[in-house]
Amino acid sequence: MEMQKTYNPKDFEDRIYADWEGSGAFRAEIDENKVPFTIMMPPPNITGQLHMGHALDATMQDTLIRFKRMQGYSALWLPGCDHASIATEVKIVEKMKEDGLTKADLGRDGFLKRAWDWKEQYGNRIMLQQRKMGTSCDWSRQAFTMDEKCSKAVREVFVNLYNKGLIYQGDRIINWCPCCKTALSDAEVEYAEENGHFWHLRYPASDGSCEVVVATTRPETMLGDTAVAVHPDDKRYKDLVGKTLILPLTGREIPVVADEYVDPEFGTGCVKITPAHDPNDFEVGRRHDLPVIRVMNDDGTMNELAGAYLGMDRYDARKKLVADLDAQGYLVKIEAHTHNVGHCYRCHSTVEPIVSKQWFVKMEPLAKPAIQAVMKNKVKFVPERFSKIYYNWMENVRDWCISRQLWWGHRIPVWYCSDCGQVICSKEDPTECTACGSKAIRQDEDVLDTWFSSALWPFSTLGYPEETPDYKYFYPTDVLVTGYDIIFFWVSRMIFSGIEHTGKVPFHDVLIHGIIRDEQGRKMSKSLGNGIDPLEVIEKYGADSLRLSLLTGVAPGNDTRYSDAKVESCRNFINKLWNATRFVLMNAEGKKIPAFESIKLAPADKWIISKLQNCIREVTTNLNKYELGVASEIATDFVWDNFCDWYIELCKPALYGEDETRKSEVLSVLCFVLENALKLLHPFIPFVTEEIYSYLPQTEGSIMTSAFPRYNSKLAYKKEAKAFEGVMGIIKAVRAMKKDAECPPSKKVELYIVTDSKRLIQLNKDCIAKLSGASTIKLVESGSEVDGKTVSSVTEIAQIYVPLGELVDLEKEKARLKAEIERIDGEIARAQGKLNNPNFVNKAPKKLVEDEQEKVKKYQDMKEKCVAQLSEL
RNA sequence: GGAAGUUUAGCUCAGCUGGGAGAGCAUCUGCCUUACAAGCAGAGGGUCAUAGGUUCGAACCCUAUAACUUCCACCA
Repeated sequence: MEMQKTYNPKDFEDRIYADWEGSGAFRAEIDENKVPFTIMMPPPNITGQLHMGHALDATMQDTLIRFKRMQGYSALWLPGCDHASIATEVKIVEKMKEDGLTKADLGRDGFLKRAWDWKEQYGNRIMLQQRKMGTSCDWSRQAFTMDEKCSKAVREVFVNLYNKGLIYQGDRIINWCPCCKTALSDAEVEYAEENGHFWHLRYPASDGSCEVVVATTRPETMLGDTAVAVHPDDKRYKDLVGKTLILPLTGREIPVVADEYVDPEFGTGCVKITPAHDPNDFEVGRRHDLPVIRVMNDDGTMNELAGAYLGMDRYDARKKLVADLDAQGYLVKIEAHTHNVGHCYRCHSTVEPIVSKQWFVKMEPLAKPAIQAVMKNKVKFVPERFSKIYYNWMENVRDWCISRQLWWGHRIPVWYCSDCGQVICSKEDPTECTACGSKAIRQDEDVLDTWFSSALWPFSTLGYPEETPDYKYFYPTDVLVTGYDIIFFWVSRMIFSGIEHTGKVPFHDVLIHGIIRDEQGRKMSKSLGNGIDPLEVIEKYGADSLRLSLLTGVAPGNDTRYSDAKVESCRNFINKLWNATRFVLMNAEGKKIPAFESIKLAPADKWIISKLQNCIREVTTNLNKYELGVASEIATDFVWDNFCDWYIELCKPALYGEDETRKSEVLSVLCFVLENALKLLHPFIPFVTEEIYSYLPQTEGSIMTSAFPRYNSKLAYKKEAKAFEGVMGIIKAVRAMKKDAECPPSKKVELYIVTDSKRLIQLNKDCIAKLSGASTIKLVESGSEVDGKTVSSVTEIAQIYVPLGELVDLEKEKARLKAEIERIDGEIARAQGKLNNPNFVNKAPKKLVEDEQEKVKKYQDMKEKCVAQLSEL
């Protein structure tokens, strides 16, 4: 089959993916003769479509899993989606609004039906997008956080935690989103600086003896004040403690209490205490046994305890209330004040800290072993610095609010008996009260935080709590690949959940990557409209180019910028690879190619094979270290620089020559190196390497299931490669000389070479001539044997003279030689300087000292030759 | 208020456990050399943020400083 002149990914990417999938090669088999290697795909939310972050995530994981699969591991990459409780529900409600519908109109069942339809539609879309990226995941094991398997694990875990007393229900201050009308966990609140106000209010003493001034950023909450607190050591207010104040507008009497929480330096040193609407006040209230008066409804309007403000929105109430306070003389002043305000991470409304009855996970007993696991290296963060961020969070974590007042999600497996009040927490749906046998039981209305189920992902997807073959073979998983933005939400919760429920850490390594920014370094976001759709990039450049561009030159954990230029240069590389293959195939056509193992190798062959071995070793070690960017760079550099720009050119004299044996040997090496290079590149650019692989005469089957190249020390040829670089040095020198003399590259010149490496030059005469544009090469004993005006140059292994007649400019020649001598002098001075330092000679490694000594010798030799050449002029 | 990161060529970034500063893009010069102009050859360009320190030797380790970015935190 004829290859097209240029690389055109559209011709084959879809076909190849279909072939892979059809072949069943993505499926991981339980094979006791193999070592398992497992990656759990961070399940994308079913809310939307793939963005660049997913593309990066997928590329990194796919690269690793393909590498391991080729190395002979039983490689499982398990895909799936997350139901994304609140995020999805918000989207569905928005969509319903367009149709003029509300949740209440549909009822719980009707709403859930819509949600499942949504899941079907968007879940499928995501899977199509992942296929476009080339993801080699095991679709047969695909999971969904709300499927039967995962739901069963959720039940199991909830009930176990409940029975251990690690899940409890209670009235606590939680973050309430009045828009989504649900509680949120601490992690789900995003704080942003806002310009607000400080309202200073006057609260008179009941006995009329005095008054205090308190300040607040949320004046409407004063309706729920149940005390004013001062610091116990604050002399100013010593007499006030124990007295009561009249709460303005309400006339309610509230006590003055003394509490350490108050900072006497801040403001007036008096704090209004609103236990129902502030976490600190709640704690103060508990210490002093204060009543909790909640004045706000779930939707952010004021309730009946707000008196005259009943039914008003919180901000309208605020305005009216401030006006009223002012009118009655209670408002002292208003100060400008910037402060941190919490917002819902899904709908961005301002959250209200509010007292509410919710379910919580007790974190302290879970956090401790999770911290230990990282400290003892059972889980390693890559890069390591992220473990600090993890510790910082884990050590200060508060109890986790897991109930959500939503419908889309895992319903809390708790039932209440209407007759006896019994609370039943059960893995199976109960039909009657376990205490009184009454049939009048009803399930808790709430669902669980979406991260409650995600936290179980590494094992729920494998069948936990059943000891399934999958679970036994593939768990614990090996590496988790994800962005630093969800370390708290997800990574830490998986770690403590894994330890608690399976007794094992869920993965050994956590490979953290950064986010993809736009060309100007801004975060990609919907509001800025600067997001880039991976599918559009794939459409334009192909999936391989996108993949390579996302990996190359990126260090783990660092953010990276997307740019078309980068993708384009990766596309260019692939085109280069494509054409190199075309070159090899054109020359190989119709020829018998001997097995690589059976042929005699020329110096250039040994050089490229040596470079290949080096490349194999470097790519492998860097992939094992998760240095994907370094690994891809090494592989692409090898192909472009060593293989294409040098070796292929070096092969041309033989390929265009008469010696059929040599011709077939060269082809054998070309095919061998190309095949290995393709395999090294396959994890990064799977499509094109698969396509090209199929064209190679000596290959069969899929490259995906072929063996990853292994370093072979017998093929390292270190000495030979080093020697051959002397030949390359001559070629480079001649090219530079011609350029310098403004001799057109196409003009053939005569080379006269003085060298000790006569045999090496003889062996590579044709190559030198071809690559440097020479007609003849003559070995001479000295430059004086060369007639006419010449340009000359000194390399590490030779002195070169090129008679260029009229093109030779003597003055320029002299200047060039002088400059060269100056450069060499610099080198000698540098090396000699080191060697003159006794501390260096005594303390530095021997090898290093020897190297420097050798360099001095080499440069002195070169200098002598330059000086001689200069005097010849 | 705590913590982390970044600072290297005009731009975007690599530089792994300290041992002669790299790539891509851009720029300049010359080439359509029959695999590739999505290319080839040659070249220029850096006080590795600043100031100290450790070391025979520092882009790399330590201490300060500056600028930018991000995360966390209960200041009413």
